[in-house]
Amino acid sequence: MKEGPDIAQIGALIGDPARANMLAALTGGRALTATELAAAGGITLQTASTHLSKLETGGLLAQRKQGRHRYFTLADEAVARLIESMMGLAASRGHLRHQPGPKDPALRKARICYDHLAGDYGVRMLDSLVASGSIDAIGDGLAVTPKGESDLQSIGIDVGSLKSSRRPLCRACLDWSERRTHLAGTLGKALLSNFMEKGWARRMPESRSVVFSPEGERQFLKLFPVES
Amino acid sequence: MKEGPDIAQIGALIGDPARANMLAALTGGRALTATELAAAGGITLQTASTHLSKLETGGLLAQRKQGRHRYFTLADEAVARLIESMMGLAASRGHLRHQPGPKDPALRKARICYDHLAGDYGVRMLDSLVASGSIDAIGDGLAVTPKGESDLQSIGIDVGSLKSSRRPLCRACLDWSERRTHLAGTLGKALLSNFMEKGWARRMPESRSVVFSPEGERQFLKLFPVES
DNA sequence: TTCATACTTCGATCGTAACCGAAGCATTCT
DNA sequence: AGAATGCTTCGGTTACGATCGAAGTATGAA
Repeated sequence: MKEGPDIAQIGALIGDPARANMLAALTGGRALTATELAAAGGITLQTASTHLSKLETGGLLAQRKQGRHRYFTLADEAVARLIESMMGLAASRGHLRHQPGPKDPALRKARICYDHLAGDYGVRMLDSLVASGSIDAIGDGLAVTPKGESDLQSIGIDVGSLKSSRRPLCRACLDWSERRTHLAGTLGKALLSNFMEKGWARRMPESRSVVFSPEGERQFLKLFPVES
Repeated sequence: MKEGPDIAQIGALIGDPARANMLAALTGGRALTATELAAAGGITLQTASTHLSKLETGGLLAQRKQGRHRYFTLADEAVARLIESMMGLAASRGHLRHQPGPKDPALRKARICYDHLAGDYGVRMLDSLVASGSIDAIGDGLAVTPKGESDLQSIGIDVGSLKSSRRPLCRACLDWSERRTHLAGTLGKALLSNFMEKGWARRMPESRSVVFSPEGERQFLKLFPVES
């Protein structure tokens, strides 16, 4: 009767509110310490410790000891994608953790999703890359064109070197606020890093949101125009 | 602090073993009654009833009353995809419900995934369609080529009429037993229906497995060859 | 060495939810 | 009408796990 993999274990791990909040915090892509995660989950350090060890033995988290700190991250991109897709489903079923507050708009505009740009700006960027012929899209599949390769080179991204990674170059990631896809994978990561190196954008501490400088925003919008 | 959709609710719904088993059973695509689902979950009818109402108010299930029966299905394809992707993650982390038993081989060979063919045969079919140039694949994105459209027409599938559906024509679905993708979407559904109409294959009752007749198997393997 | 910080383990409490027996509706069959 | 089937609701039990205080370990700083 019982056959196949055990969904319930993973579901139960994500099903606890404290753990879910910790996982959501880690979707920000940054490695966080047990103490920070305890705060994110709204629980004491002891409780967080037991939760974290459960998540780790369950294969959802990876940890890295550094001095007397212990840094946790999501185990890999597959976990991040699962979390984001659950967020998408939850949003579409109206399961919200709280009513849209004042901090929400910034988050909807631009935020980190694991290691790449999400939100309105993330979706806009992918749309623009596809419209300009830099990326080929078939459904949810994405691939860089020769034109895209040279365009990206000119803004300081070497696509060739990114290809050597075992992780896929392009990946479509569903955006829960926009309900459309944005660009993930090593290219998505490289683009965001590029913006931050140029000083166009920076991360807000303690949050997933990404803010653009006035000049950075101007450049970004010029680089990724949308017809309409 | 708390922002975005509530993953924990969905996680908790899937996190109970009885509910997880019922959801996995519904991944078979067939509408099942409360009594059947109780058996699938290994619980009594009363308990199943409360579980089912929770799943329904949580937006994971849809129900349809018919006479004195109440038929349940997964709410939509998004839920089915979530379940399958959790199975993939669970399998990759080694969370198995039981050791591979004697009934497993048939299931690994060919089974139903929501409404299309999965397992070894499902993966083989997509590989072959891509190799023959009937389907273009970029990463996880799939699209039918003009050649594919005429090839499919010749075996009795009208791609044009399938396109009118709101649901995507082609969709890559991760296969948890093969760890590769197979073909979902309306085309995946149409192909499986086609095989069953021709008498090549039929579903086993009370199971997700699909068995081919000797003749059907011969035809299938001839239609979808693999180079090796 | 001593103190402080970061985290884990132990032990006990407490709440929730899964569970089933029994009774209650609703629908269909005879 | 009465009987049977399919499912839901109620009530009470039980068990599991989330929680935190307190004590224990490890790393680094003074």
